[in-house]
Amino acid sequence: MAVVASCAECPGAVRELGPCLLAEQRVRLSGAVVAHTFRPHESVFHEGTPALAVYCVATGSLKLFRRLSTGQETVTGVRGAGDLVGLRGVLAGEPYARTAQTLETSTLCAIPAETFLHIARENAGLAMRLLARLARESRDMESVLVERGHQHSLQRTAAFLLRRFRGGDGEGAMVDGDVLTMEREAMAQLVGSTVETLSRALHALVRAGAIEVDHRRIRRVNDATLRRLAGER
Amino acid sequence: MAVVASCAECPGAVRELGPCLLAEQRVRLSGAVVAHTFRPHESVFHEGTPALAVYCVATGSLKLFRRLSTGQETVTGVRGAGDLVGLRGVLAGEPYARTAQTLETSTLCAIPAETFLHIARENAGLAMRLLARLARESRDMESVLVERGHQHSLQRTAAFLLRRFRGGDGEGAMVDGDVLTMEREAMAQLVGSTVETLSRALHALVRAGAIEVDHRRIRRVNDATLRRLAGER
DNA sequence: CGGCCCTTTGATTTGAGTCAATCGTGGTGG
DNA sequence: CCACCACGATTGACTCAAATCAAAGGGCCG
Repeated sequence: MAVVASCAECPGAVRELGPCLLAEQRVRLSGAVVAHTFRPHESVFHEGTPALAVYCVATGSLKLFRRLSTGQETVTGVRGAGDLVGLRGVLAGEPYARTAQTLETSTLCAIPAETFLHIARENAGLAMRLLARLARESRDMESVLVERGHQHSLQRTAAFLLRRFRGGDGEGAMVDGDVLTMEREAMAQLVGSTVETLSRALHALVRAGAIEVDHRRIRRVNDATLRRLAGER
Repeated sequence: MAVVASCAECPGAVRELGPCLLAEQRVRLSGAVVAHTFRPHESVFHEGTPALAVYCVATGSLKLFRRLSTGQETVTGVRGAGDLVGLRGVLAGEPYARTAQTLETSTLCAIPAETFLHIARENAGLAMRLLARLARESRDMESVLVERGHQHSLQRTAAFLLRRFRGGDGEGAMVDGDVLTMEREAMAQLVGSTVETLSRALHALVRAGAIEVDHRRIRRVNDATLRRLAGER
């Protein structure tokens, strides 16, 4: 993991903010940003605490979740290198609604809320870009949560695997060619299920010939079958 | 229902766009906007169709939902007078993700996507305001959908009633003092359940002494009990 | 080699959806 | 004005997916 010298070199800043920033803003941003490396399963911020900063993911990945009164966690999003985290809280001017926790060792840059809002206000291009991004994130999250409510665990598991195998980029891939390696616990949370149910779903997918499972390594065998079981046609 | 002569008098435009608009923009908006009155249960737009306009609700209310492959509808939001509808689709530059359907007779003004985006781009204050609104809507929707996944129908029903009785404003209230009048079908959709299950939940709430039910009129009797059963403490 | 943790498998429970039948109301037409 | 009809609401019986509870396998590390 390389140390990020300035925002000019950070893949995250480049992807989201970079193309829109004026030279002067770029300098200001670099000056205000604080980089920090988190170990796996460390929290970046907790739901309910004031949204003081937007975080820009330089390397690694995190999950965003809510902890319910019953104690269980509901994952509502995953972010990887180049993504912004904590955006909603800062823009809404309200406390974070979710907790952000690293899935692996990750480096993030904290952009103070003040700085972030200032730059966005001065820069129409950036503001429009953020609007588009927020709109897209919102719709994606909605899709996932609606699916959870109405599709069976087998379908959801298949759909999850497809998403992972396809989108090799961001979102903390953990995909190597046709093999996905992942703890059952983490995977169950992302699918929105339990470890036991997930295990049975994977078994069913193996029986159907869609994948092969060897401990925590899952190999993609037959995409067409996977798609069919995921409900795509 | 009064005919809306111009955006200057429209409660919707005033609430969301008004405070930010320059005089020149206000004129331009009034010129581009098309008002139309929809009857109950009419669709304003369908999921999957290109997002050509943002709609501003002048009077009435609508529900936003997705239709699943199985044919059932999942309501993910409700909008009332003063709200904007179709914002996400236009901002994301993608087709609408949901279908918008009136719950009652409603008047909406269609703002062409072009016009809307132009005005937002020229007006930093408006853009920031939209960012805040989108962030808040996104978080609210997330709350509802997460609740649906992890709370029992009784809790959800109680929480729904509380929300309705409290927020007497927007969202197509249908609340008169302590009495809420609503068809079971519509209510079940908003709670994210079925008519039968909802009926049983209401019955349970009656037994608990939280409410009284007389046909489709529901009277609030004991808020504390309602809150307790909703999971608030 | 032994212990521990992750995973799998099995048995049981349960919440809610579905199907089906009844009830009550409100509206309509005779 | 009353009887009847139709539709929404309620209640009951049944089914089912998935959570939960419980126990047994299998690697991996000390």
